[in-house]
Amino acid sequence: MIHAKRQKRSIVVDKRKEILAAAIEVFARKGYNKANIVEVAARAGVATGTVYLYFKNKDDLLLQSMKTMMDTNFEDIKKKLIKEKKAIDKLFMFFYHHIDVFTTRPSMARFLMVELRQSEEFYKRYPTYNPFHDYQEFVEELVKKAIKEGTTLPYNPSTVSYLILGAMDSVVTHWLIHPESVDLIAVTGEIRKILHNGMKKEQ
Amino acid sequence: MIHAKRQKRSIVVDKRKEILAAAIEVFARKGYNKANIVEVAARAGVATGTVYLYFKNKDDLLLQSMKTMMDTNFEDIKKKLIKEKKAIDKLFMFFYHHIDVFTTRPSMARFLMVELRQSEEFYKRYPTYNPFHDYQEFVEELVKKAIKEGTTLPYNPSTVSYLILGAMDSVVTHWLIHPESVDLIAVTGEIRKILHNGMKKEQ
Amino acid sequence: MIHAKRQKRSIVVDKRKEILAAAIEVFARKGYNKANIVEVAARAGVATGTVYLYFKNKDDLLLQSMKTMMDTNFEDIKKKLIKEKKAIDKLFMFFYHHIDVFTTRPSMARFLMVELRQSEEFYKRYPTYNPFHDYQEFVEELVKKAIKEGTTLPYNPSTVSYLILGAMDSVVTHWLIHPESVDLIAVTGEIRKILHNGMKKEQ
Amino acid sequence: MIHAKRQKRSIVVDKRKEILAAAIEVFARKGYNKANIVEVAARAGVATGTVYLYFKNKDDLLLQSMKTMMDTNFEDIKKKLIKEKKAIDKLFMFFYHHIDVFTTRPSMARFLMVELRQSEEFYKRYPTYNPFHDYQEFVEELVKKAIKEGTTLPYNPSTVSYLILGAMDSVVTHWLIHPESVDLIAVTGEIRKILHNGMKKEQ
DNA sequence: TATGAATGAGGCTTCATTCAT
DNA sequence: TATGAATGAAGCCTCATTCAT
Repeated sequence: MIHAKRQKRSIVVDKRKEILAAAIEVFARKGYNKANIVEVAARAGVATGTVYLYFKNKDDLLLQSMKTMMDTNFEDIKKKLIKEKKAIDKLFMFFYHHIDVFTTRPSMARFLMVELRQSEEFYKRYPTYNPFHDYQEFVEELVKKAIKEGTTLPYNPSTVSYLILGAMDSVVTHWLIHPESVDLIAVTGEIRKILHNGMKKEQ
Repeated sequence: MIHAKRQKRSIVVDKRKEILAAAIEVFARKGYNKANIVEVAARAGVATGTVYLYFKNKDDLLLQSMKTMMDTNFEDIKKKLIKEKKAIDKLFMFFYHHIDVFTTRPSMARFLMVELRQSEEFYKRYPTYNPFHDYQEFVEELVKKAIKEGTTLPYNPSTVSYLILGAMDSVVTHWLIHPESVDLIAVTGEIRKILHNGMKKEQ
Repeated sequence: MIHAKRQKRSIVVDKRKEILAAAIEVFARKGYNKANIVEVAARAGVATGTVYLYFKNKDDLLLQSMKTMMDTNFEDIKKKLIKEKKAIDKLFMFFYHHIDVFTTRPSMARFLMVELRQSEEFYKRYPTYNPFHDYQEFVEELVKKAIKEGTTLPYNPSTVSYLILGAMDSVVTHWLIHPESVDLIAVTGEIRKILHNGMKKEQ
Repeated sequence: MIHAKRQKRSIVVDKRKEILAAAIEVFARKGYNKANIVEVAARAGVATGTVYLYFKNKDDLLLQSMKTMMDTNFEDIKKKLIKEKKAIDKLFMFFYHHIDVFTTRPSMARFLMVELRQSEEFYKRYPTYNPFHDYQEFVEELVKKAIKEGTTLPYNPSTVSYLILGAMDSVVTHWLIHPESVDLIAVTGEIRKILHNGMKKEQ
């Protein structure tokens, strides 16, 4: 009996995760509107109705999928930055790893690039949650530190974050559309150089 | 006969334009998927079926909306650049005017920022038309010229265009979500400075 | 002026006929429901609205198309029977020519075979007009004569007409579906033989 | 579990059958093109969408309706022929029972007579399924046997089948349009006599 | 918790018909 | 008579969501 209970709980936990994983997969492949719950459920190996036991509705499922993806990616990337000591290096490695992570999982990247834009209504409905906010904030903090550390000119951190996030975005977007025409290594290297040149404080 | 034709055509153009304007408005507000033809028609002051006299289907309406907007904006912006002589100045004024044009027409901006992302399927369906392509090419040409003119380091023009277009995109996107938190003048000025510093060739 | 008037009248006459001809063509190719007035008008070289000057509505156009086709075919066939003297010969030549006429114009044949069946509602709406009625009556008359002439056993003329019209129908229908598998000459010859054997009065 | 499954399946079968019955009814009354799914669903006592759980689309519904009817009728008729021993008797009883079955269920008959004609497109779309094919083949087999048994002259079996199927068709069609003017018993009797005379081998 | 059949609103599109010119 | 742009009703189908089991 005890064993059964344990199993049950673990199954329950799994189910939510499996639905989420399936949703990410399906949303990424088909986009929000063409994705349909029946397929998500099938891919998760549960009944249609079960999805509604764990998620309020399709919007909720989308929201949580996005959050999960963003959080996972963000954590992945942040882990890789631990060994960097100077803020300026963290900043550029963040740039590099972000592009790496997104281009490694193109369908997920596409989903995030596309659907997050569209979610103005999500911003309205869930004003507290902006999945880009963490990114924005993280970059701004790094910029502030880099300024403090004296490696960077005292530009407005927000501004710099727009520039960096925009560049990341732009590179990934173009790569998604024309993967063959974008040499990721070269491009990231050069962008890094330009930004570095533009921001560095002569010491 | 000629007169009749002219009249007819001008009427046609008007209705087509009205539908297009309505479509832009509705698409921008609701997004492509949640926008519906009935509403577009109503807003244009025509019957549902009339839309299909001027546009093949919903996709075509979206495509033509995008094209119209992009072309109009692009022409507007290019006109303003004529007086600039040096490529590097054209480049930064392009940046400036783009942001100006887009933030002056927010609903249109939102539409373009959001829907164009989503249109990977359009790229596939209409591979000959990429509304960003003109932008991309224009910026690359300016970079090439700037390098030739000796004002800019010989970075890869594509790379630089990613950086610049990404920055433009990012600024507009953030402004759309939180207009109050983005000081457009300051931000564009600073970005310009960073990019300029990063790219300039010491002379 | 006189000349102009003449021209005009002749044009008018032509227009009705041209619309009818176009309708027959389009109905035959697409069937009643998938045929559309715009295409009929285009093919007739007139404006959409003009169709409604000559025909009350789509149903009317269909009805008149059918009537025209049936009448034309019927007259064609009857002309070819003039030289036959004995009723029994007329009967079998009618059979032969009918199949010949219909298989010579397959799309028209298909239209008549298919749409006439469907037109129960036409029978209701225009109870006086049954395009098959003339056929039926003609065959019955021939049977009566053949009986009188002593070449045929005194079967009920209606019955014989069912048999003959049914055979014609069946052969044409099968030929329409699988033209390659039906040897028209052989089939008509044999059917004629069977019917002849079955009906003939030993003399 | 087994019980549940059974129950479920039996419910499913019922609903499918109800929809099928409703479809036959509506198709027969209005014809394929003017029939609409909403009405079929209403008559079956289910929601519109439910139809699409059991049938892929309107075409599929039509196809399956036809197949069901043809198969049911065909089996019914064949059962009644078991007691006949000679092929020639089976042949004429087939004729008799066919007309009996069809005139007993007029709306179904009308549906089959009318819609099957129209289904050239179905033959193209579903080339493997020709609901008339079984009929045709069955009659041809009987003719072959009758020839072997020495009761019938060696006519081409296909030809004879055209004749017999055509006669059946013709009688039913006329009866559908003018039931009062067709004395089924007399007509079938006479047709049988003519065909018998025409085909019989003097022994 | 879990199921999945059933629901029915809503979307895109077509086209017979009208009417102002 | 002739035009053809405009109309808008109506049809097929999808799918998020519910609910009886």
